[in-house]
Amino acid sequence: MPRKPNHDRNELIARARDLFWRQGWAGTSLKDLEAVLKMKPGSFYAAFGSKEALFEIALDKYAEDGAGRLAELVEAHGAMEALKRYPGLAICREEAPAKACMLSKTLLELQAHGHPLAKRASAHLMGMEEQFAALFAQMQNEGEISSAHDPKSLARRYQSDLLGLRVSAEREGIDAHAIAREIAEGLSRL
Amino acid sequence: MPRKPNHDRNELIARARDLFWRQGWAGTSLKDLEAVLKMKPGSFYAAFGSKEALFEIALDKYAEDGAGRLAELVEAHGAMEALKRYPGLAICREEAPAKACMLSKTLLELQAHGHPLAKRASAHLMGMEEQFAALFAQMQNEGEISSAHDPKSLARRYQSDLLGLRVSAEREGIDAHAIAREIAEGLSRL
DNA sequence: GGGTTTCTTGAGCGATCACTCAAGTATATA
DNA sequence: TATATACTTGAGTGATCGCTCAAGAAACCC
Repeated sequence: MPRKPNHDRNELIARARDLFWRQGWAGTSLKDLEAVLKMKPGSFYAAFGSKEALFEIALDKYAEDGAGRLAELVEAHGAMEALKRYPGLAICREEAPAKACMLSKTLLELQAHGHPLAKRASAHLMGMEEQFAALFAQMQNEGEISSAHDPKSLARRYQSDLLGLRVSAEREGIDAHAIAREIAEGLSRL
Repeated sequence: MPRKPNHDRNELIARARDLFWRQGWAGTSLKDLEAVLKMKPGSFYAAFGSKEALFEIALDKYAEDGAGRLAELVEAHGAMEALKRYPGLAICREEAPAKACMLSKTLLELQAHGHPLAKRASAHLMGMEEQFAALFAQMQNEGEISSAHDPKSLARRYQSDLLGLRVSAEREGIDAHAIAREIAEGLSRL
């Protein structure tokens, strides 16, 4: 009986994610979304409920895809090589709408207002960190790196370096790949 | 003949800076500013011209004060000790309205729209980096650290680490001081 | 104290914000 | 083909945005 939607929902979410990633929460108006998604207000609200609901979906997709890319990298090259490559890849993907991390952008923009989306971004950052920690722990178990430091501590520092790198990559006139290389080299000294 | 302003302009700018620093550009409305500055719209626009003009003044003050604090630190403890202490101090000042750097927050929020304030923030970040580079160069000249790396390269990495630290410090449940200590230790290995 | 000048006040401007809903359209089943 | 069921449309909602300006209040000079 029903009529099929004109658009592919996954594709819509990906486009919304890219717009939110680039322009942030307040920097993205419904007009912007309507233009990019080619939807009128009515369809938009029927499909997603609200701007906030769509941002949340987009944020979740961002985190999920990021975790997936790291997992693939580990699958292909092992933990150490994956962690070494990840920083450089994070700032060179050409299809990416921004260099900086969407989670940190969201956190910085919305944290002060106690916005739920900031908490969600924070939770996703913690999830990433746990993924990193698991890899460091695995490398220690296999004797690939020294066990002098707590894996959680290594992950915290790696995450911090990554966030700094991706902010730096957003700046003009900065050779961010040089920083990425240094982060990778730092891993070798563990 | 004239009547004196009711408020101390420097104090007003400091309060505006703190509000913008915490809440960002779009997150701060004129209502917020009016409340914090205790000014009605008319006075506000007579004194500052526009929200954007005041943000620019606030941003400049932020950068100037930051540079001043580093210079004082160098004066008191020398270049190396200053660079070691700076990260920890940047995230523990209790009067500060946020842990993250106002320059990076502004850059991340406004860069995508090509907003002039983003360019200005970017320029200030470059100014800081040059200040760092000068200190690294000085330490090399005095033989305090190896001359294996370009001072500009060291400054770029230090800046990146600092930005990452200050984003991390904004997160909940992260021991940012541990990261600050690691950054300081890293300087010892130069 | 009168006159001048500046600062302060606050109602209100047009524009834009996120969002709603009644009407119209297309696709399915019967 | 007729009907039911989504989906799409877009004008329009109240609220808030940054901002203006005419009028009033306060401080200075003579």
